Amino acid sequence: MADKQRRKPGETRDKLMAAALSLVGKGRHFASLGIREVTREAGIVPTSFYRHFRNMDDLGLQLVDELGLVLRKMMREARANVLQADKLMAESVAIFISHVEANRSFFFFMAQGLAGESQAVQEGIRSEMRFFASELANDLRRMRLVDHLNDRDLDMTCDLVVRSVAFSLTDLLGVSSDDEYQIEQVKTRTTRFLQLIFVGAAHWKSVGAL
Amino acid sequence: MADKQRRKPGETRDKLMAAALSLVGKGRHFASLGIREVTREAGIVPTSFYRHFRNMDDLGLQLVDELGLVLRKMMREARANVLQADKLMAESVAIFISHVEANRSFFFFMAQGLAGESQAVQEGIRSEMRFFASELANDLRRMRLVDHLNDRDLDMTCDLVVRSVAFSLTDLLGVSSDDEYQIEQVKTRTTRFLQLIFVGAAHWKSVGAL
DNA sequence: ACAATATGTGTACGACTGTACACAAGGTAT
DNA sequence: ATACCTTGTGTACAGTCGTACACATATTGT
Repeated sequence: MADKQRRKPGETRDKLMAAALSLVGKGRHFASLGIREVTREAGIVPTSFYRHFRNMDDLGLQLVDELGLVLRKMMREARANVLQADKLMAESVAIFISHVEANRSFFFFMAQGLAGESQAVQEGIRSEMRFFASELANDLRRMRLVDHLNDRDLDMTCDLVVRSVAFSLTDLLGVSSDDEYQIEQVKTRTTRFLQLIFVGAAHWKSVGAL
Repeated sequence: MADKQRRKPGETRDKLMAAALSLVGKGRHFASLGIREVTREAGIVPTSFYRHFRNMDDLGLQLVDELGLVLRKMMREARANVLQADKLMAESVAIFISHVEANRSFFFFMAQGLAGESQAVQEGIRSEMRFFASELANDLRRMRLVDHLNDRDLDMTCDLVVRSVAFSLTDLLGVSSDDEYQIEQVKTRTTRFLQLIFVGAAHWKSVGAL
C-alpha cells in the first residue's frame, strides 16, 4: 500500500472541509459538489470520506459551525475596535469587508447556503444571522445609542442591518478581490444603507406608534 | 420509432424550462441539475435538449428572461392597485407575496441565482433588480412622495428597498406555502422594514449632508 | 410536389458517480 | 506483547452523466 501517514486527529477531516471550501471559492456551487470531487481536491481516496462525514450535507453542516466561529471572531474584533459612536458604521463595515476578503470562500459558502439545497444548512446559516443580530442589539443597548427604541423595534432594526450587510456580501463576492475601487464602492454604499436605517430608527417612534 | 408528435414551435423548449423550474421548486438547486435529469422530468429524450439549449447555463439565462416578465407583470399590478400613498407599502408587499406564492418556483430560482454558479445568471438577476429599483424610483418621483431627496439618495433608498424585499424572499420560500400565519409574519415584518427605511429617507437630508 | 430545414428519437460510449467490501497500518488500552 | 479500534487504501460494480451520431418525421419554402 502507498505510504499511509496518519497525522493528528481530525486532520483529514479538516482537509476535506478545506477542499470543499476551496472548490466553492473557485466558483463552484456547493450543491453541485460530489464526494469524489472533494476527496480528489483533498488528495484523499474517495472511500475515506465516510470516515468523517455521512454525506455532503453533513459536511455542509459542519462548515456552518466553522462559519459561526469566523463570524464570532469578526464580532469580537468589531467590539474591540469600534469605540467612538460616530464612526461606528463605517468602521464596522470596514471590519466586515476585511473579514470577507480574508475568508472569501467561507462567505461564498454562506451566500450560497442561504438559498441552498440543504434545509439544514439553510437553517443553520439563518440561525447564525439571528444570533448576530441579537448580539448587535445587545451592543447597541449597552452603548445606550438606542434608548428611545423598545426591544421589538430594536430587534427589527438590527435584523434589517444584518440583512443589508449580508446582501452586500453578494456584491462584494461579485467583484474581484483586488479591485480596490469596486470594494470601496461596496463599502460606502453599505455604510450609507446602515446610516439610512439608523436615521430611520432614530425617528421611528414618531411613526412606529401608528 | 415511437410516435413523435411535433406541436407548436417552442413547446418542447417551454417544457424543458418548466421541468427545470419544477425541479427547483421541489427543493433541488439549479446548479446541481443535469441535462438528463431535466429532460427526464420533461418527458423528452436527452439528446433533444441540444435542439434548444447549448447547456444548462444557457437554459438558466433564458429562465432569467422569463423571470423578468414575471417581475414586470408584478410591477404593473402594483402600479394599478396602489393608489393611495398611505397603504403603499403594505399593499406592495402583499402583491409581492401573492406573486411569489403564484410563481414559487420562479422565485426559488431567483433566490438561488443570486449566489449561483453561473456568473451570467447572477448578473442577469442583479440587473433585473437594478431595473426594478430604478422603476420604483421613477414611480416615487411621479407620486411626489420624495421631493426632498436628490436622485442619488433616492436611488440608494430604492436599492435598499429592493434588497430588503429580495431578502424577505428567502424567508418566504422557507415557509410552507399554506402556512398562513408564517406568511403573515413575513408580510408584516417586511412591511415594517420598508416603513423603517422610508422614515429614514424622510429624515435623511438632515444627516445625509455631512 | 419536392427539397430543405427544424425538431424529436434511439443507440452508443467513455467518463464519472456513490458506495460496499476487504485489507493494512498506526494508536491505545490492557 | 497482545488485542482492539480508528483511519486511510485499493478494488469493484452498477448506475448516471454529457454528448456524438445516424435516423425519422413534421413543417416550411419553392
